[in-house]
Amino acid sequence: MSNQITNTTETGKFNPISFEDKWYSYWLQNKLFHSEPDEREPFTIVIPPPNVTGVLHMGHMLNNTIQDVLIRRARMQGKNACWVPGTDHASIATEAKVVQMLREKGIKKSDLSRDEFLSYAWEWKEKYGGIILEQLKKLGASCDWDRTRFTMEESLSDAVIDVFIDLHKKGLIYRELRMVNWDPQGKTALSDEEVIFKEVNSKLYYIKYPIVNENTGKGETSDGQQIWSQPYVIIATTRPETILADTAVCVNPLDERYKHLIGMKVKVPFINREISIIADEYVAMDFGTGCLKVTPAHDKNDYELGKKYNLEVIDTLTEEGFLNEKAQDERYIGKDRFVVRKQIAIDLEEAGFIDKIEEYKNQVGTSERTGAVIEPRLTLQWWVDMKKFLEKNPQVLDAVMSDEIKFHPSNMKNTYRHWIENIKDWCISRQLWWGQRIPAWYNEKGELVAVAKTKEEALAQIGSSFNGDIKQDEDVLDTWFSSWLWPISVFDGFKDPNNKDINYYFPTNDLVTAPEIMFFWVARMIMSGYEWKGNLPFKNVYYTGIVRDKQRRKMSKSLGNSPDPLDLIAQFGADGVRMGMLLCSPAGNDILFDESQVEQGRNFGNKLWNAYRLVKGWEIKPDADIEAEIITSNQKSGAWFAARFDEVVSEIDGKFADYKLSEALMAMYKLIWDDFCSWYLEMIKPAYQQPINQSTYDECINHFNQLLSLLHPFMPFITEEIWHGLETKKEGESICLAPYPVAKGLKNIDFSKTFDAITAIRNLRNAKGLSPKEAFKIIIKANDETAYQSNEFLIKKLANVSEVIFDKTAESGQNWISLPVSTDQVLVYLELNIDVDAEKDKIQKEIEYLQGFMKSVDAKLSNEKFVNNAKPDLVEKERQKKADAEAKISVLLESLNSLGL
RNA sequence: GGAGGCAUAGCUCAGCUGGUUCAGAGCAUCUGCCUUACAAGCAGAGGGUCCUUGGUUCGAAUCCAUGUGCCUCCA
Repeated sequence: MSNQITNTTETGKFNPISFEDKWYSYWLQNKLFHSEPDEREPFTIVIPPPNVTGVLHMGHMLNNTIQDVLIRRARMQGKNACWVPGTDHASIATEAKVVQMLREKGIKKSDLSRDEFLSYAWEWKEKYGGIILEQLKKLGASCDWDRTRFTMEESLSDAVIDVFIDLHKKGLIYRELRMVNWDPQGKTALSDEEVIFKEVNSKLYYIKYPIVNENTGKGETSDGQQIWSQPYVIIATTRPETILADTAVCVNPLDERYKHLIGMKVKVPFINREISIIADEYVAMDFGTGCLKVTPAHDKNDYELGKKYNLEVIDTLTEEGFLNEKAQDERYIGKDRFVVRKQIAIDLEEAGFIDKIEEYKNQVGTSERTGAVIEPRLTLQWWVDMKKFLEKNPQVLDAVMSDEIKFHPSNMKNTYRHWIENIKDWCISRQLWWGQRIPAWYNEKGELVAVAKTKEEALAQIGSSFNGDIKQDEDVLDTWFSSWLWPISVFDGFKDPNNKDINYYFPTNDLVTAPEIMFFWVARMIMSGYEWKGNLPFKNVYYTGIVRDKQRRKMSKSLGNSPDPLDLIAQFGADGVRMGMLLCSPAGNDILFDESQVEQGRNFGNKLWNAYRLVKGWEIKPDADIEAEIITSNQKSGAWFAARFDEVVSEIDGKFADYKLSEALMAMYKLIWDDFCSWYLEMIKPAYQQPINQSTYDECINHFNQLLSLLHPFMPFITEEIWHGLETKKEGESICLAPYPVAKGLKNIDFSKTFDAITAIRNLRNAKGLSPKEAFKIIIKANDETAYQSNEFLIKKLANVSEVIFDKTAESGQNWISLPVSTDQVLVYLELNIDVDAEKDKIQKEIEYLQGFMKSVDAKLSNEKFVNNAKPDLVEKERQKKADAEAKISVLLESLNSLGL
């Protein structure tokens, strides 16, 4: 690779776009991300498979950046890192898209056979599937692409079917007629987790139901108060179209207002069906009128009531959400439920059945995928018996609670436990075609006769005495029923349970995912891990936040507030985008995305780039040609940076151990920007047009390389580019495999006094508006001069000082201005008249502050209870504080004196 | 309605088991600087009643309680 700096514009700005694609191809060519089992320790991550037809959004960017950081770091640490990519067939979402595409072509799904439809779907998948994976490459994701899997490919589908059969055998799966969440647009059942509740403004209609026997329309309470005089009861509902399916009215048995009506009948408006008034404690007396209409076919709770009281179930809706003939009223049959809702309200009003209409806010369930309003519907579905499943696998909860599987942040454990402890059975059948078809077989009467992979196996199972025909279940399985097997199935752990891969890579290490799919996916993977591998599927779960815009709105297509990640990458470079996302994303916290963060990321790249330009621009001479004083100083500086670097490495290790990636990155940011660029490079930088000595240069390159290695997981592209630029590398070498820095436990080298003195002088220059070119003469007045003496050269260089005098007895005079540096003084000679009063003022203020501080410390120390109760070393520290403050005050007083007080 | 969480600088957050990490970081703002790697930069500065009110304690941003506001999940 070239050793030339080729990507710099005339102004010194770098252009990340120019090398990112180059390096990604290089990595692929050299198979750096490919993993095969070997003797090394494995480090495995399976990607949360994105929808096969999806496109990259900001959430993916965040999620995959984090995974890439973890996997790249592990790879550099010498582990056998394996990041398995893939996509999810996403039955509802994909089927909806294919149906839409066909509709645009003028083809109706209902006109196609199952096979015809599926061939269209596969065609669509081949064409658009995997776009998202290509996009991940732009981000720098170091997935092992040779291992790319798809949840509907043959081997994974087989696993799904086998698992279904296995669970059925174990008695953990059953088929039952139950109330489910029905998506009238997707025409399928949904699990509870796929229903999203949204608050909507709706209306509460108060409808009069005439009482059949009018004589009893009057009522009295036990103390003779008249409370009811109308010949009807009033019932409040938000869904007036469902009255056509009412089969009872229910009141609370304790409700004085209605006690006398229990057992009587009312008529449903328009259709005049006579229904009974029953009593059950379930009814809330304070909601609406306290009188509930019971519609067992269209409400979960009503269904339960219906079962309890043996009520008729009248389903008035078609699978598309239209009213059917059971609604009885010709005006409404064949119309959409929302159309009917409006119309029936008008009709009821005209007919005098409406008492009043109120504005009302309520929660309406909608389909996560199609957005359609969910209708509770009674259908035959397949279920996983979760209670039984968990009784069999108690580790599912225990492993998380005991941190065997660690959640980051840990407070997600509570949510997890709550869900597990209140778990409901999982509805796994979907009335769709795109997905794994349920391996259940029915005879001509529609009775379940076998659960088997193929028709032959099914027939064999039934036995030779059977001579009729059997048909396979029309439904497919919930997509999550394949996703929950993902960490096992990507390694063919079902097909071949003892293969090399599954034995090596499973259990995986980290899972990075969004908190909203904890139930859909994370919990269920834990279940499948214990059920089929008898082990946890991963050791750490990192929950990312939700990416929101600056106004805290969730980023979404419909709001149009989400930037296109690829545009961002094109504008700022992948490294900048990665850094921008990570800087503000502590685990579990939502990210308020703002383009300025990405800009900051890019600026950081620019900083690093310019450090590189600086170093590469130096002329190198042998040590013998350079003044010894410079070399000595450079050696000290190098040792200082080495120690500082070591300190940050161990700090970063700690942050990674806690999965605090944004803090690790911030530590790195400061190390590079402040310690390396602002201090170290300035310390060793030769004077204008002067050469640098060889040993210093070599050491600097070494430090630079170490920094690049440390940074590489976060910013893979620029680090690779510079790494190759610093020294010529062999073809095929890459920073991806460079050893990750390890903390050596070096002793900290304290330059703080030197730095403070330099900063104080720079400060003075700034305050007085003096040019940095003007060199000063200074006197250092310190009890312990060694800290300054050993760095005299540096002080001169970095603060532009012409002469340093060490004098313990010096006094500031007319032209000598005193700067306090910790407990010492730096006197700077200025060729200008000092505003003595202003200086005195400044010093006076400082003294006052310190005296106040002393007072508070004294108060503590003179408090017997403090001295007796506090830890001894703490008391000692307070004494030290006092001593320091005293010393500082005396220094300041001296300064005051010498100013002529 | 149930469960959990959060409230610290203009913004985003850190602050573990109370006391030198105790009022911090980054960004933003302001003031100087085109200083020979970098204006995508350099050198500085300002900025907070640690949400309210009580309590525990020698000592509270930190622990407890109350109120308020916000968020998430579940029904």
